[in-house]
Amino acid sequence: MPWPSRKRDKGAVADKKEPDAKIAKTEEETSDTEEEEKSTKPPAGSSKSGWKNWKKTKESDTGGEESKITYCHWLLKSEPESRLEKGVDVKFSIDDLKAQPNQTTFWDGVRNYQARNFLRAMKLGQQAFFYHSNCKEPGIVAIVKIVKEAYPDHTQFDQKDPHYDSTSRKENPKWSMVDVQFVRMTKRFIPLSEIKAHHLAHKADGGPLKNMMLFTRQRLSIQPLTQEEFDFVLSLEEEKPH
DNA sequence: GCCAACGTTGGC
DNA sequence: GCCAACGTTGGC
Repeated sequence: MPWPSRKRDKGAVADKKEPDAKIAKTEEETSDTEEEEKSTKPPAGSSKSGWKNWKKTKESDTGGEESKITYCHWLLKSEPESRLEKGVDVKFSIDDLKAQPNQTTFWDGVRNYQARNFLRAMKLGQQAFFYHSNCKEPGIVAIVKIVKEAYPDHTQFDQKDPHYDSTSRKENPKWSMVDVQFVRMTKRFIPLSEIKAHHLAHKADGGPLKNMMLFTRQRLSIQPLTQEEFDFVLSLEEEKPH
């Protein structure tokens, strides 16, 4: 099964009122039980204890310790250039997001368990980087925020959708999505190459990007960032391009 | 367009 | 439950 990490240009969220107030109302999502084990499995090559620590931290909300990493920001990959998947164009650029009603979209089509679990961990109001992937100039272009927490991704039941999942039941949907809203463009485009250079330097000197998932989980389309990672990347927008 | 990385599938 | 084959992601 594919895990098309990306968004497609179908994501306008029907909504009539003020940007935040209405959408922000979060539906309680029935937590499924079956997939949970599978999905919380650490990815190959990662330290199990590290993963468990992460989980624990998320739940207990105790902070601060070195081994306990809390993620409160995110990075969302989306493809800004046209590409057909089962005959459907999966392009969804930041301009496409800005063109949606309320500049808001649902983030459908995620079909990878780890990415899905990150989606489900997202909290209202949290900020995320909007990242352009699989394109000429990969990198961060904007900041978005979560305006609706995880709820079932309806495209899993749509046979015509490229991300249709015949194994998912309506009574117990496998896949989730969130709603995200445009906040602002970053002050400048922050290219992958530049973030990567910092990541490499930080691996040597222990800087904030040493464990950034963009490089340690390179194919993951929904990624968490620590506060430190988020702040550092954001500080790059003030600098001259390299 | 190439291909490395890596998640998933299925044979055994 | 191992692991080879396969399919997808996504940088370059």
